[in-house]
Formats: sequence, structure tokens, C-alpha cells
Amino acid sequence: MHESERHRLILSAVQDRPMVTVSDLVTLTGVSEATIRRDIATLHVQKRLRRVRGGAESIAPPQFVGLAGRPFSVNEAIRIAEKRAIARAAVDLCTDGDAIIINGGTTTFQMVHPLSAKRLQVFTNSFPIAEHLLKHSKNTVLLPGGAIYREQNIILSPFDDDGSRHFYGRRMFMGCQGLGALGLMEGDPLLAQAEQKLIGQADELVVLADSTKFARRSSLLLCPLARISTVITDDGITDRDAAMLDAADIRLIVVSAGAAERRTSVQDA
Amino acid sequence: MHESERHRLILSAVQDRPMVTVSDLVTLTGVSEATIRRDIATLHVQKRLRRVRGGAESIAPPQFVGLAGRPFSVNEAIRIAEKRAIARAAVDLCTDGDAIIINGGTTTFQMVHPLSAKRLQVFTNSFPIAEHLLKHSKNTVLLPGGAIYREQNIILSPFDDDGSRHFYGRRMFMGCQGLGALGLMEGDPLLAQAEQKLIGQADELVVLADSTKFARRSSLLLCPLARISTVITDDGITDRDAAMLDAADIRLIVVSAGAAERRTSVQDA
DNA sequence: AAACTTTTGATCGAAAATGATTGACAGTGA
DNA sequence: TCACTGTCAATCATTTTCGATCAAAAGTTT
Repeated sequence: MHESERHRLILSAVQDRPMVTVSDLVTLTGVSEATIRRDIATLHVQKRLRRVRGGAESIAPPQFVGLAGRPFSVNEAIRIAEKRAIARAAVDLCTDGDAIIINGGTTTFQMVHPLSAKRLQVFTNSFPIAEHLLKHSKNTVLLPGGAIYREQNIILSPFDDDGSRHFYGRRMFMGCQGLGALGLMEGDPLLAQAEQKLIGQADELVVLADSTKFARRSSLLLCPLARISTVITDDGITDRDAAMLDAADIRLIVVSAGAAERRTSVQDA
Repeated sequence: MHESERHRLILSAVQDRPMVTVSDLVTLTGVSEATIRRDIATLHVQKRLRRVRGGAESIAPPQFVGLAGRPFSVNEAIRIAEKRAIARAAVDLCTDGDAIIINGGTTTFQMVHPLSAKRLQVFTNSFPIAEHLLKHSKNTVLLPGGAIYREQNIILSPFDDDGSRHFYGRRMFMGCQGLGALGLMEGDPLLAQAEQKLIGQADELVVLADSTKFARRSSLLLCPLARISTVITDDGITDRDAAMLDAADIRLIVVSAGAAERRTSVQDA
């Protein structure tokens, strides 16, 4: 057994489990204890795992992953003010009693705070959104069936009969990775699949996209612009992009991310 | 049991309770009292929990724990030691990689702590169980579709195609309200409906029932004794009830709720 | 093939973790 | 007050784990 092969084995073993012991790895690889220790030390300085007494553990300990339902640690911090303002405008579209669909994502997650004051029927594939609404609001919460994907924090089923067909909402709210003349684009295949399932279960499709999204392109084209009813974005949007949405007969809601309240200016198409 | 694993277990245990005692953690982890104290001291200086007399408590502000982290406020406190011991024995039946089904309930909820150390595929209709496993373990978590019922804390759909038909487990674990010669009884119609959906999706049906359940009767008869493979209970069970289960060809696992280790005695039928 | 380097396995003392014991201390009830 | 109980810190013996060292094995270069 060669060094690189051992390293692959060790890394795969450590990702499966909260922690692997040295003796575990000895039986797994068949080499001596000393070698395993050396390997762990090497991988530790390479920051590919964390070395702990007795063995090794994954570099991302589970207690951080799940920290109070923070969804996507990477994207979360960026453009947070814009996302909040956009999410607030999205919630403002709803009145008590409405049935809505919220697709998982960092932008849509920001809707939970203003939603706390409402009483809606919310269908969502986002576990953190469901969790928050359950704990901090009186909204009715409904979920599709399926596995919980930890990275994306969404519930997704490989099957068609996951319950989403039985829910029909007045509006569906979703984020995206890119928005261009070709339509709505998503980056993550799993998110795309989840969104695909829910589009069509609502009268109106409301897209929450901060203004940087108009510059971004992505590989997965989810639907054409014509399918979108409303876009909510911040005031960084260019006239050209606004004109593009206008041409597609999309209602555009522009919010100001500035500290002040929602000075939302609505420009109907 | 290694240090890092114990720490994960302790943190997960302290999470959904106002406080855990040292002896709780001794039974949960199987290590000595001295070690638990040292662990608590370590985690305390790391500010990952607060050390209090008799045990430890969550560092998190009570607002989060209080609202819905508490699943079933009424039943939770009673016979907690028995329930924990029973739940632990239930988890001991599983080996990594197994696919299991856990029905929501106060007894089955106690399975989450020992489950933290496992790597299973867990299908559950209990939102708190899913939440805990997602945050504090590396188990794969799967859910049925439907609405979240706040009182029972379960996910339930009025429709048949909620995704549960697509999951097949080696074992299904469930609690109950009563257990008699006629069969398994449930009190809450919603819980009964949820259980009905999942029975039949697993090879073995394992019932977790503390010994008081044999004296209780209820209106909703869920299934006959013949459908049950295994019953796990505490040592308060009478010979008469044990004989009843034996006659029904049910494997009986009796655990001692006493502080000591899991002195589980298995009496096969 | 010989000389050299790298990797591996084994040994052994050091360091760390653990479990059990003890006594101190506070609270409880008789 | 006094015994009793539960909690806790300190201590010590034992076990586990670690790190350093060295020799054998494997691979490289000349």
C-alpha cells in the first residue's frame, strides 16, 4: 500500500465518521501504527484533517456545520443588507392567510424574520426556514418529503411523489444564481432540481435577486424570463437590466438597501 | 469512547435540555464520573457550555431552547430515566449503515443522544428528531412530506404519496400509549395516523414502552401483537406481561433504569 | 552492483487520559 | 446537632497514546 493510497483511504474514512481512531486505520490499511501516525501528522499540517488524541477527525466538526441552522456559511455574509431589504419587500407582498412557497437559499432565508409577524401557510424545502418559522412564528409550515442535504440545507427527494404536488401557493419565492435575457439560472444542480419541482405549483413566480445577479451567468438554465411574474432587487440594478425585465413583462420591485426603512419604489410594467 | 466523541455527545445532550447531570452523562457515554467532570471542565473553559453544580447546562440563551427545542413539554419529564435506558437499548440494536425508521414521540426522542455516535440512515416524521440529528450527528436524515403539527411535533400529510412509501428500513422504532393482549394502542389520532403510515415500511417493528404502558389502555388500536418483533421495556414489567409477549413470540429486551451501566438482559422468545 | 535516500516497522520511555479512592464541603432531614 | 447524601477536587495507579530513535526494507541514483 502506497502513501497516496493510504492518504485517500484515511481521508475518506474520516469524512464518513465523526472521528477515526489510529487502530481503526491500522486495520483498514494494514500498515503499522507508526505509519498511520505519520500520515495523520502529514495530513494535519496540510490541513486536510484535524489531528486529535487517539486519531483524527474531519476538519469541519459537525457542531459548526449545524450551528443553529445557519444555512450556507460562505454566502451568508455577503450583501446581507441588500438581501434583507429584498426579503422584507418579498414578505410585504403577502397578507395573512396566503399560501406561499419558499425555495431554499441564502436570500430567501432572510424572509424568516419579517415572516415572524405573519400568519401564512408556508411550504418550503428549506430545513432552516422551516425550523425558524416553527420556533419563532405562528405560520403553518409544510414540507416536502425527501433527504436533507446538509450542504445546501434543503429537503429533496429523487421521487416525484414527495408531497409538493399537493401544495398550491399563491406565490412562489426563490433566489437564483444568475438572471439574464435567457432566463433564470442556478448554479447548484441540487438546488436547481428542487426549484424545478416547485415552479408551477404557484400562480406567481417571485424572484429575489440582488443586483449583482444580473451580471452573473451559470450553467443551469431553470426557466425563461416569461415564466417570472415579479423580480425584487436592490437599487444597484442598471437601466439596461431593468429594461430587459420590462420587455419580458415582469413586475420589478426595487428596494434601497440603505439603512433607512424600505423606501421601495415600485415600477410596474 | 474517545474524547472528541464524548464532547460531541455531551454537547448534543446539553442542547435540548435545560441541564444534564453528571450521572446522566455517565450512563450516556459509559465512562467514569471523573472523566465526565473533566470533560465538562474542558468544555466550560472553551465556553461551549456552562458548568453548574451537578452537571452542565447550555450556554445558548434560553429563548432558543425554550420554545420548540422542547418537544413535548408535558410528558417529557416523567419516567425520563427509564425512557433513556430504553432508547439506548434501541440504538444498541443498530449498526452503522443501517436504515431505520423512527416514529415521533417522547420515548423515541431519547434515541437522538446515543444516535449521535452512529452513522445510520434515519427516516423520521419527528421534526425535533430530524433537527437534532442534523445538527449533532452525521446520520443521513430523511423526512416525509406534509404539514408540521406543532403540538405533536410531527410531520404528517393527509395524502398517501408523502415519500414514506419510498423508504424501506431494517427496523422501525416507535413508542405507544398502551400495550396489551389486544395489541398496540395509541392515544392521539394524529400520532396513530402517522404510525399507521410507517408500519409496514420496515422488516422489524420495535416498540419502546416503559413498564407503565402495560397497564394503560387507549381507544385507538394500531396493530395486533403479532405484528411486533421486539419490545424494549424497563424492569418494572410484570411476569404476567412478559408471558403475554412471550406467547406472542415477541423478543423482549428488559433494561434496568438504574444509574449503572446498561445491564440489559435479553430474553428471547 | 554499490552507495544513498526514503519509507516503514518496532521498541521504549515520556506524556496524557482515565478510573478509583479519599476527604472536604454543602445541603437535608431527623 | 448529627448522620446521611450528593458533589467535587485532589491524588495515585493503570492504561492508552505519543514521539523519538534505530534498524530493516524498498526504492533511486550512479
